[in-house]
Amino acid sequence: MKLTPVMEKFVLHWGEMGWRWGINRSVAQVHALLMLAPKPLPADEICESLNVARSNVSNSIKELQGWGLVRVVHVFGDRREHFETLKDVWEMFLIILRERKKREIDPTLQTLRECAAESAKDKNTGDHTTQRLNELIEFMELSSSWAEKAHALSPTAAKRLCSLGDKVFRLVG
Amino acid sequence: MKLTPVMEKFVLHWGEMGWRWGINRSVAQVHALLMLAPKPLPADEICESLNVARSNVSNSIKELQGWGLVRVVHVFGDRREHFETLKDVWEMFLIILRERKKREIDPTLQTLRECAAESAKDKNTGDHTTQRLNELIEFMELSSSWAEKAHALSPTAAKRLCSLGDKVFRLVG
DNA sequence: ATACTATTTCTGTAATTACAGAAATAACCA
DNA sequence: TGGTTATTTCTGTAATTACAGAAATAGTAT
Repeated sequence: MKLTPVMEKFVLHWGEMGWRWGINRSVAQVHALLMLAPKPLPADEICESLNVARSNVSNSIKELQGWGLVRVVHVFGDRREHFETLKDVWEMFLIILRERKKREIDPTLQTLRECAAESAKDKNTGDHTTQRLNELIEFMELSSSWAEKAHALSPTAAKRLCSLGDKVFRLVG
Repeated sequence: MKLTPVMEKFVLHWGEMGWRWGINRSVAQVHALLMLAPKPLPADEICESLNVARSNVSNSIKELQGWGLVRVVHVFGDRREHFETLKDVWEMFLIILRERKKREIDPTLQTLRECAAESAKDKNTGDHTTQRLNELIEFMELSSSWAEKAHALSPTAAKRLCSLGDKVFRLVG
């Protein structure tokens, strides 16, 4: 499938943005392509569209599956696997939120707790350091609990909550 | 300054985490060190603590200043510049939020709008694609408006809002 | 089974990024 | 002014990452 200029533009931009958030460029590009595609695509069409090697697509897809963002679809009369991404942007957002919590926030919280515990004992580590670690723990715990609550929402509820912006901020403003 | 094992552990972990979010490892490590340090540090002490080259520290500091996370402090009887990071975790969080919005969300929104406009005209680009772009725009616009509102909060208000988790989620749950 | 196609894994290379050390510049002092 | 120290910028190299193509594996059909 030859990409239209619009699709190409989007794919490039999405690749760049993913990149800035620590996602491999090709991975993000494959994701972008699947978002725009009207139907599931087989790997070789992805290669062709993005001008990358077959192996690259294979690995990118695997990575996206690891995130839970892409799944396999089978098409009648075609032995090849076809791939699609989730249709709902909000659902994707919640999935990414959960994954990043699991991969980054949770381990950080654990490390911080270990550090704070050791730090409190260790005479060589100053009070200031211990205090700082505790502040970070408090922050991370709150983030974590938000992420958990958010993840319990349905995609539509998440959307509704975000649309309620003003009301939410009036709670403290 | 020789780091204690606890500090070392934290610095390494923070470097790793920053890395996963698209921040250079050294940059994140310098930031970590400054968070733990009880007082502003001159560049050469940072070199020594982290075992990196002077030039590396110089560039990392510049990067952190670009984010608005580090500032210069002058110390009596010392010609060298000393560096400190913000003390308030919440304030740092809000700053990072604002910066990432400016650097990533805003440009993405602009590109998406351009794509959607061209896509709507272009006969070669399918309706599905246009629709998908519009969904993304809607999502990004809501994210953007949340980020703006959040940024208008004081650090303490932000903290309060996060602590209010249950109340917030009850709005839709 | 064997031929054929799809898919993954492996391997080497290209490209990028990170970073140390050198050189250059700037700031300060006497 | 010249000497001294702090800081930045430049340059080459080391390390990492990205990725194409080859080889290997798995799956399907006849």
